[in-house]
Amino acid sequence: MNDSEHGRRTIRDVAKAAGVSISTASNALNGTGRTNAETREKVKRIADELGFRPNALARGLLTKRSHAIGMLTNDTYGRLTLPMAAGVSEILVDHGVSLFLCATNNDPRLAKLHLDALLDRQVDGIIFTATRIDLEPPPELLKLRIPVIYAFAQGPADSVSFHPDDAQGARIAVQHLQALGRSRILHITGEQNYLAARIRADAYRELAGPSGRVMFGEWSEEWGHSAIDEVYSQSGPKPDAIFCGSDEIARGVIDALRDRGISIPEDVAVVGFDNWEVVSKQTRPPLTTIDMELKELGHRAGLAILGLSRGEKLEPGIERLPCRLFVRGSA
Amino acid sequence: MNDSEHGRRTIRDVAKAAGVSISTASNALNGTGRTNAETREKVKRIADELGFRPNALARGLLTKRSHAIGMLTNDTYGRLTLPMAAGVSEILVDHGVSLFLCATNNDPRLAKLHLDALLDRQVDGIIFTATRIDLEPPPELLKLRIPVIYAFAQGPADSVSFHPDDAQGARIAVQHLQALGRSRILHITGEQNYLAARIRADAYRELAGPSGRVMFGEWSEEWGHSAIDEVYSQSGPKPDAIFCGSDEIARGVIDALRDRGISIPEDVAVVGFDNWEVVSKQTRPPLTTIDMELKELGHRAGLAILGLSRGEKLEPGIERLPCRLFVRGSA
DNA sequence: ACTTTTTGATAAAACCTTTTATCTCCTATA
DNA sequence: TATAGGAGATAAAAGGTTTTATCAAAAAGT
Repeated sequence: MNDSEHGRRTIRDVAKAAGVSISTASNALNGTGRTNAETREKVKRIADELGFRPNALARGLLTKRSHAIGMLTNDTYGRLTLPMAAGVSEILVDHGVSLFLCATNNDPRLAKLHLDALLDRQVDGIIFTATRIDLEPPPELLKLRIPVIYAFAQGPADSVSFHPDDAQGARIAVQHLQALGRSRILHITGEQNYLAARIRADAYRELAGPSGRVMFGEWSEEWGHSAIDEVYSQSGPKPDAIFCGSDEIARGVIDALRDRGISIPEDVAVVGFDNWEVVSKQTRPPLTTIDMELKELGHRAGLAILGLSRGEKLEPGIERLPCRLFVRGSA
Repeated sequence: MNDSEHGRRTIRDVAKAAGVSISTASNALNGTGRTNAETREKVKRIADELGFRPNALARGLLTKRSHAIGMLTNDTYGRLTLPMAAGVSEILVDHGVSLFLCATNNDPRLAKLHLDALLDRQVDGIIFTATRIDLEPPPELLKLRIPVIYAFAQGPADSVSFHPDDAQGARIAVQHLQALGRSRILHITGEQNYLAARIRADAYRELAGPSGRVMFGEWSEEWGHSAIDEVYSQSGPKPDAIFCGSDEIARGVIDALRDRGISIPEDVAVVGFDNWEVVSKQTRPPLTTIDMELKELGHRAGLAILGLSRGEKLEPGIERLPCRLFVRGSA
């Protein structure tokens, strides 16, 4: 009689076993409509015994809410993306929402493919993340009927974006060095065509004043090395502190300084950026650095997309989340 | 008349616009049933013009195939997981299948939560990945009615698992060193309670013979450092090559050797493991290392889960995928 | 000319829920 | 006592698609 073991239990099975109609079962389980407390408990108990779980596809089809959101990212090996994704997921799972991960490899064709698939699945919203805050999102993203959040990326004017507060991050780095009594602070950072690099450099300049010097280069350890070579092969005053644009650069800087017999932090204090622990904890001395709190950024993005998908209105614009200073040995 | 702009186009809209029934439209679009070539083209053209895309929820509800699979992983910041996920995704997207990413943080409660959500969404299969090949999967995973693939993790006896071939990886590392004429090869690796570490160590011992020596420790740069300190503070013959269990260890080893004025690869050749480019490319000299081809492993896992979800049978057991040697400067 | 096939199209059922509108029965009110 | 109102339950519709069974018309066979 029971159409038992060949598939999942449906609400039919629950209703039949409880001796009520399907609608009553549904109402009892969801607390909607009017139901007698007694039958409600009974239905719930039986559903539990049967291990009933509602089919999300059917539910989504009817309610127009799939309780799934898509995350579109342009990188694959991302040390930036993954912490954010973890943060997003952490928030979503508590609200019964699942996450589709779509890596586009910076390929527009792939981006379109993924985006179409997400729309076909009726996702309630999309989070777009990137490896740099000034990367253009795929154009299709701009005219969707579902909400979109930009995390570590910049959307159009009326959209909601979350960025780390690069300027504030740079400021607390420089202020920390100044509080240590350093006055000849150098800034060695990555490529100038990265907006984040320019923002940080500007913030640095404001605090460092006329004695400040910014060296743009690459986001690599090697650049840290050769930057130091450059500085120390020239004549003129030497820095007593260096603020680096990334932990990798900082590591190159520290290695190069040590090669020259310069002791850290006594002779030169060094501050990094990223708090990428696999680097920052392994340098000698361990790196004092700025953490962008990417997981928290993911949390915020997750909460935002949840809100939007429920129809709430959000202030458009770029919200900048504060960075945090991690003091270790290098400064 | 057209219920135009407030929602997506449905197959109804297509049928109406083409002047045919819903069933005909469906048959025409899917190439099922019997349809006149002419009407078929017409329907397709109109569907295209209208930008019709079928609702995946409705389709999945009926066909019992959601064209989505779930990836359950125990880590968050995974440099192991993410390349695999990228590989999986790359395969799936070409088959119109999407990927749910679920990070469990090693929390059983979270694992259960995610797993239930995946089942509610009627995923066609699940890929379980972990940060180490000998991690126990959550017990709920063992008795599902849907197919499960274990990637970089080990399932029960009758399941399908994919691992990197650690033994072969260790062999090509040692053989490469031996081909360079090195005979006193040392193996510095990570924690002994990792199965992968033991497998590699065993393979190493077979080739290195009685002169071989294995030093277990931690998976950190620091351990590479202190291992070298230990070796060189003892008397006795010194190695002319070192095979390291990870790139991070190798980096610590190289730094420590350089501190002692030992030149690489002339005096001591060093081979790493992982080919984690952010480390291997940045050491000086750049690291010769073993790549586990994690993306390829993801490809294989993706293909496997696709096959299983279509009802194909797969040989159970652990399939070991070959590693590859990347020769750079250190050996 | 009549039956049998074949072709092309369609109505309707099914998938599993939620929700709206109805319906019955009971209690309270005038 | 008649009526209004409320509580509790349910039938039925809806959501968008695929698929099975049915049907009509045209083509082929005798």
